[in-house]
Amino acid sequence: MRVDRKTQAAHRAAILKQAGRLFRRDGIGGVGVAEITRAAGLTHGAFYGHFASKTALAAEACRRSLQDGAVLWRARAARARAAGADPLAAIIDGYLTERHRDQPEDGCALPALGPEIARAEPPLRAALDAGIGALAGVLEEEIAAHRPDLDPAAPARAALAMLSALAGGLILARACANDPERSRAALQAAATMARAAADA
Amino acid sequence: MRVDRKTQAAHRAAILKQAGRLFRRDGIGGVGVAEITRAAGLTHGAFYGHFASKTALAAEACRRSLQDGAVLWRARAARARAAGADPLAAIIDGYLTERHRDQPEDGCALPALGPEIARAEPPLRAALDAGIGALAGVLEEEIAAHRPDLDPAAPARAALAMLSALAGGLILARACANDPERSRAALQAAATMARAAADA
DNA sequence: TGCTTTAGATGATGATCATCATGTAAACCA
DNA sequence: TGGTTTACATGATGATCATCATCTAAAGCA
Repeated sequence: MRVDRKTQAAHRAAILKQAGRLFRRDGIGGVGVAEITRAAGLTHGAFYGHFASKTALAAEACRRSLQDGAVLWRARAARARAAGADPLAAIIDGYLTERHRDQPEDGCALPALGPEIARAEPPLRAALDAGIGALAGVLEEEIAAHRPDLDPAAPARAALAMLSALAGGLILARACANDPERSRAALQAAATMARAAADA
Repeated sequence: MRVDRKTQAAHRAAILKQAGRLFRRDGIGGVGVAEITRAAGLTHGAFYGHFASKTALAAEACRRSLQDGAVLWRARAARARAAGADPLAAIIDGYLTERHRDQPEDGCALPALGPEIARAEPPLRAALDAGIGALAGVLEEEIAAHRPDLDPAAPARAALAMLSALAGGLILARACANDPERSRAALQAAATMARAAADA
């Protein structure tokens, strides 16, 4: 049942991809290794040839999700800039959407997994920390570009405020998704606040 | 081994109290019924005489934690008002603290359990939803009192923005607690933003 | 082509956990 | 005060899960 190297690499990538999706959807503690490997088209026996432990997989999946998020933000900002629009508004408006609220499996790992990972073992925490640094870095650059007049330390502060607004708004919107009106209002209120944070 | 009614009521209260603490510290999936009852000075056998299921306990503990939070906010606001200080600032500054970041077991259930409960069964979600309504209600009242000139729908929107900033800021601060400088900056940046949200 | 290596499948293993069953002693009531 | 009820303790039970052991067939290499 051996497979060639390309296939093996594809299997590893599939496990990582499905883990990223399932962890964000159900939480790390909410999915088993067997379910992840099944989603990747394998059985649980294939797992430990690819990853040392479930925690190691979670750390790598978390790191990759957040890095992908940072790349996406940069792309959105660049596209907006090319179209003459506000790059920060593009990031904010792309983040605080009903689609993002309703599809955590394709979304940002910070609101989906932040609190769970904050309680987890150091390797996982380190992955989250690095990812936050990447996201905050994108925001900081954009804020600095948008407001060159600011104090040099201000963009970093504003980036953390914006990141709080983004993650908090999405979490709040998910927490009250039972009440669609309030949930939508939460998304919109957080977006307004996040935009204002760029000008602080 | 029967106990008198007062004692029985105290046992139920102790289970509820310890559950609230342990759930917020370790997540609902991170604590077992046996650990909760042990923390309450009982054994696991006592549990199902008091609660129908672990989920039912979690819903009640969540509801109570958030209601207690709303009461605490009102008290802080009242004390600030009596002292001639800004009630909203008192709520914000009492929330976004290093102490609150480091002691989730005594803190707000929204940043500690929001994402986990958002994925859970409807009864638990309903408890979270009601609690959010209570917290947002306190903020809304305070905002309306502070800015009587605003559009009548504005305080509700501003309350949701502030709640996003508070929960998001605490989650972000906990997520990067490895980096104490950035963590503190996140608390402070979110507080500044939350204060500004009251004036939107 | 034939030998060696190995990715993945199948099937334990031991731990954890929510929930249930039963026993016992103390509270409550008549 | 004696009988009945019951809160809690002890000890299953069955499910879930991460991880490990073993087998097999195909890949890779000589």
